[in-house]
Amino acid sequence: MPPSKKPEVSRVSMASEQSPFAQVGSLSELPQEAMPKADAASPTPRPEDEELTNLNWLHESRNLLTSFGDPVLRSVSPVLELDRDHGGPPSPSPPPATSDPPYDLKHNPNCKPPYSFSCLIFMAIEDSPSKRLPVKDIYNWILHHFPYFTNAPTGWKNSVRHNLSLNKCFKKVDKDRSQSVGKGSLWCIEGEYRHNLIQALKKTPFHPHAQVLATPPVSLQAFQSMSSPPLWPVSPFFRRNGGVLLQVPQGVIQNGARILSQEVFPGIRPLPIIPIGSRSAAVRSVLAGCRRRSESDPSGDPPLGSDPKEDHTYSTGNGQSSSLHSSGGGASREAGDVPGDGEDDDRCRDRREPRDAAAPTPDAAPPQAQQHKRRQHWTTKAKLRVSGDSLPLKKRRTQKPPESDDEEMKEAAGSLLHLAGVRACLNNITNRTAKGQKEQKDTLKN
DNA sequence: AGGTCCTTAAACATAG
DNA sequence: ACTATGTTTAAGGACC
Repeated sequence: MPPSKKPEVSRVSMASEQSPFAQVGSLSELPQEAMPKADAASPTPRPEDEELTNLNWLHESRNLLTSFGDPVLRSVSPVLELDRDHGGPPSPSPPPATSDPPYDLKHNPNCKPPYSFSCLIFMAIEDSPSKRLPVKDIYNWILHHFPYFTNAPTGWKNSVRHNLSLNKCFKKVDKDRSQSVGKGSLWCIEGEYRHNLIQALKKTPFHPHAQVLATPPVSLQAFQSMSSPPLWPVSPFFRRNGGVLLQVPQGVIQNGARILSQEVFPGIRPLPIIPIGSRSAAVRSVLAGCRRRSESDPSGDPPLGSDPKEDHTYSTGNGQSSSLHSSGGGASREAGDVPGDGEDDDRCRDRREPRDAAAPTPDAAPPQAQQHKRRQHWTTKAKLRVSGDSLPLKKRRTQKPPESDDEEMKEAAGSLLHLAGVRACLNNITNRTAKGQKEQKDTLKN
């Protein structure tokens, strides 16, 4: 494809001067161990690992959401559709964007968010009760929580879409028929990569709760006493579903919804606690089931990350980590983690190509002239992919069989995983507390 | 210096 | 026809 002519001027120093996201909170900073590989090649995570993961996630989600629940933020949020619908506070037009740091969400809500788009999208999706959002609602969430974007050039929406499309962490799920009003699909977090996103958030230097993250509360009480994150009852999707995911076995998801709305967040009723081991087993079982299904069921999404080498994200590794990553010899890095780079392409293929198009013909792609090594690589791979299919991309996508209950179940499993994590964490906290009390008693006795 | 990550812009296709 | 959504390519800056 001929390079699109672009006004050189429009791009000059763009990233450095306009981008609110320049390399802050980069997913590339993710430690290698933070990359879960839910494939056959990696051993089943030990309960302790899971525990740690869950703990992190719990704090993380809570903290990150908490940071956006700031009333100051709310009060300056633009008047959104959601607010209008629900009598949300009418908002004054936000002050003009100020030049950045110190990053202070609380006192300068209009400052540039230090989060990457990946993180923003992640937070938006995670903040929704059903853990999936249409693009429009992602926009809304971002606008709602980061007034900066109300005055930002509209390009950010493009970036959001670009991220959704390109980033492995995000998965498109078709709306079921009852919900298929309006365009587009719902976007959710690819379970395997949620961890990465959490880590990325954690790495954000300006994270308002960095201290909290550094010193997580040691007790359930302390944990629960933390300030309250915003729920998002105004989400149209949430409203549609009455706050509960529909189309899935009621007990499972309704319990899940209960956990989300009452357990992680304030005023939450505790759930029955189950041993971590059994939970892990259950989670693994669910995971395995999903994986099995997605591998064996040709109507389902192609398996994601079934090959460790393909199990990469838009942003799961920087130079260092990628070298750690490369266990498979010299070629491993060449399938880099950059957007559009080889592995990302693999991921694109994973996500977008139907199984019948899974055999792109390498020869079909003529080698590109070497301008940029990386771009050349990417372009070549992209051509491989495209050439392997006879259908236009969109057609290939839409040729997918209609979303089945299987897909719903997969999603439910994803929610379950998340919730299981929450539960395990609480379980752990409670156990620790109980254990500590018992030990204290014993000590006193002696 | 080169590689990588991320953002931004733009072109294009498709769906509603 | 128009707009929103989704995909892809390209380029530049920051960072390591």
